[in-house]
Amino acid sequence: MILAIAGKRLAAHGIRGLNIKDIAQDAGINHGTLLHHFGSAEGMRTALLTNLTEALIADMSAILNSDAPADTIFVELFRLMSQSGHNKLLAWRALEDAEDSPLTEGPSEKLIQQILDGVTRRIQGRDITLAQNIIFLALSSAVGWGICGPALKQSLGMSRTQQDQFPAWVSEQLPKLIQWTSQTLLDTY
Amino acid sequence: MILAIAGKRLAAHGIRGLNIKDIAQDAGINHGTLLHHFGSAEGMRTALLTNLTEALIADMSAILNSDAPADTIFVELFRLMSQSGHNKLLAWRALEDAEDSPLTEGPSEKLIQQILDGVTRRIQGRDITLAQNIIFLALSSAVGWGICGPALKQSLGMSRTQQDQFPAWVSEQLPKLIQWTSQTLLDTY
DNA sequence: GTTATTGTTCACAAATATGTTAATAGTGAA
DNA sequence: TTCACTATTAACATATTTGTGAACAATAAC
Repeated sequence: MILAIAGKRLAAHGIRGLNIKDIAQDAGINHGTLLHHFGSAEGMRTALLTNLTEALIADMSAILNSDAPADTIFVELFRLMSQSGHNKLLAWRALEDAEDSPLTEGPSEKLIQQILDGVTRRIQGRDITLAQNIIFLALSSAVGWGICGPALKQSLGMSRTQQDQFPAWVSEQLPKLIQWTSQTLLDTY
Repeated sequence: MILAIAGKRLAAHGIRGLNIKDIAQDAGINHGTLLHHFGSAEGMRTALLTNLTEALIADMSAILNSDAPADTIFVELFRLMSQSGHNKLLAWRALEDAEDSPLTEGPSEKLIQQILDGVTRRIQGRDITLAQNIIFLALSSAVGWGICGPALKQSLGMSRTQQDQFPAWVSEQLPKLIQWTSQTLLDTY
């Protein structure tokens, strides 16, 4: 409950919104209570960080485990990353985390492996490296889209609707990319 | 000089590193001097924001105006975005800026238009929308790569060298994408 | 009902960040 | 030189954030 409010404050006011006084006020409780729960202001922030990260992983899981057609999955991923909660989380992690730590250890690893297998199976020759590159392209693009998509749209002079259609365009192109490359792979061998 | 030190503090310690006391200490001056120059702590931060943004635009201009072969340009863009100063800036902007403002008004607009023209010319049918999508894909991916590339690499189980080669792979694929799509466009019309 | 545990508030304290002022030193122009 | 202006410092003042401890209430276990 408190973390949900903190998350909204992060999305609305950035890191400066993450002080215990304001969060407690939004939650209608005394800031001492908040300290009692999380030990310290910093403890509250790390709790929020893991909480938001788990939420992101959960949302990604829901998309990837759904039985939606493959080409809508990319669209969903882009939509997911453009949600204020998630892209602010990624920006926050990028700013604060000095280390190159993976999002989480544990359940998400299995999830990623699962996607990797799925994509690899679709590639002639089952080129894992190619699959990794494709996924990397999709995810990094989705992240970049979420973080500075609107600004880029402005700079490129793209209309609102064109920006909205970009995810769909990407999800059309990526499978073609796989096929295209796999054909050249067949030529090579 | 002061802003350069502030920029290093942003890259090293995140937003919490951007307080006038620590910055002044790093610069070897009194924090009153810093206030005298920038008017306020907030004034210093906005000065840093525009300064870093201009640096980013300048670096992009240098790459795009160089006479390097077209396929190395994407690689350079990715390398640029992975530099600590630039990706932290983008994360900062994403966190603090509520508005969907373009990076800058002014010189960069002409720059982007220039790229757009260049790419459009290479497309059969001169499909501007397609060019915009391609550029959007390249830039958003570069941004995402800069912001959480290492974390994604970990999660995908990619080797260090494979991650390093990803930009080169992208710059191979994107032109193919143009050609591929332009052929279907010819079929359509 | 008593007890222990937990959650909560309040008043205050400590720490940190920001801003102010007066004094001083340099710098260039008249 | 003298004057005006700018840069700089140090000490102080204010504001904001975080943390502490005692007191009190609620709750569940015994």
